[in-house]
Amino acid sequence: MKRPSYHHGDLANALTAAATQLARQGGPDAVVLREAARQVGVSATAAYRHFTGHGDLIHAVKAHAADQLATSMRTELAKTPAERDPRDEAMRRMRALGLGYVRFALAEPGLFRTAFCRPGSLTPAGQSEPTPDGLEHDLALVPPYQMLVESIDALVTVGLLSAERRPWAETFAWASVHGLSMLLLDGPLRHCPDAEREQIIERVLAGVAAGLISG
Amino acid sequence: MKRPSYHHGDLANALTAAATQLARQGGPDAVVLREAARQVGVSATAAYRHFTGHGDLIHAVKAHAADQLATSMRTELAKTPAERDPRDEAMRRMRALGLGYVRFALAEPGLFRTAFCRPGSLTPAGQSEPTPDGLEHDLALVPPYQMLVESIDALVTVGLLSAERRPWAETFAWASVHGLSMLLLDGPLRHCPDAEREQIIERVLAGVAAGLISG
DNA sequence: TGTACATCAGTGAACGCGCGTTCACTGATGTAC
DNA sequence: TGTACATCAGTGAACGCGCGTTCACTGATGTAC
Repeated sequence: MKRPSYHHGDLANALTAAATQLARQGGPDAVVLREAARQVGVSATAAYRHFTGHGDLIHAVKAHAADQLATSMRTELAKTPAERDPRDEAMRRMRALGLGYVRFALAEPGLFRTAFCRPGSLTPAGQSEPTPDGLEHDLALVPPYQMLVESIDALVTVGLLSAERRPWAETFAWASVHGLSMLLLDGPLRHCPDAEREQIIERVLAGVAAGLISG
Repeated sequence: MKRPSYHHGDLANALTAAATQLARQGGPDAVVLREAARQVGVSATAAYRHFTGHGDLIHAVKAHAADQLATSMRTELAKTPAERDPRDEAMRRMRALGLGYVRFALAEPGLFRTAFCRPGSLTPAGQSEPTPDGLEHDLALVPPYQMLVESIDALVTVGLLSAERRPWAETFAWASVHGLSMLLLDGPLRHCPDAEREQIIERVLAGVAAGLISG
């Protein structure tokens, strides 16, 4: 349990890892700076050498969580073989991304909730976020989003989605799959039997697909 | 500021109203038993004559919030005249319900977040919920849900939705609109300009409609 | 190769905060006779 | 119409909790000469 040296060597990463583990087990509220330091075996104050404060730490966790979400989406993509027909392939990709998203939410609810927890809702004072420019630096969510955008672009390329209906199509897809995840995790569907849950996921993914390519 | 009598007369309702106001302004985390009592002008202990504890109070607030959500949906429904054609009318209703849902989320973010906050995530110990039977008593959400179900039934009646595609159609619609609300409120779309936001809402509602009736 | 010194990365005690809840209590109300 | 008494609906002090953050500090590291 004793560190070899007075200096840790990689404290920033160690704290982020510990905080991520806390988020995994207990969601955003469980990301507690003091506890992360405790688990790493370091005084709470030491964290302030590497993070400006609690908000900074949780931001690192969010980035980690978003990364893992993207990984889950890529994994689902790799689970099924590419289709011959470009249209089938484009649909297969859409479906896989959505499935990877929901699967991640179900497999890692704590991380999922943390990735999407309201910025500033956890600040100690409970006051408004002191974000300097008011801009979102949840840009960690860019990788998953980028995958979705490319996937929708492909729908246009293969002729399944008209240019006219292209605008905000990603947002529609994202909203549906995100909402599904929330309802399954914290909403009225949270104690749904597994079999029903699978049916629901199928139905929503089918609805998104139909909503995208029809009109 | 002084009560006319030692007894309050309607403390339960007064506390619920104060707590709801707290939720309106600050979301679920702002629902603080002591603060509600303070605002009513009563000791914190008095609340325990009418609620078993903090969880009970927040449950009352959730019920209130769900009621107002249903009201918002009904209001939107009443905003446009009924259509002659039964199919148009069924679609009009679907759209109005979705719009009422999103509008409520945007107009009352604190109440909306409270209505859907995870049960047990606010318990003092931060531990698992001691819900006796494990069942959801968020059945307060039944009114909005019931309206949606009837609206989808109408789609079947007028022949816009096949019986085959009927199962879980409500869930698809709900998930999409709920996810949209979350993304607009706390997600990456939260600082979206008004004009874009309106376009997004239109696009999602159109996507849901298309996803429901096509296939 | 040795040494003075700046800098870096930790420590530990302390502060203030406000919460939910419990306790023993007391003032007000209503009811039986 | 009065009165004894049970019950109800409040009070106020206290407890324990654990957090984020600050402070003055000290041990370790590395660099210039």
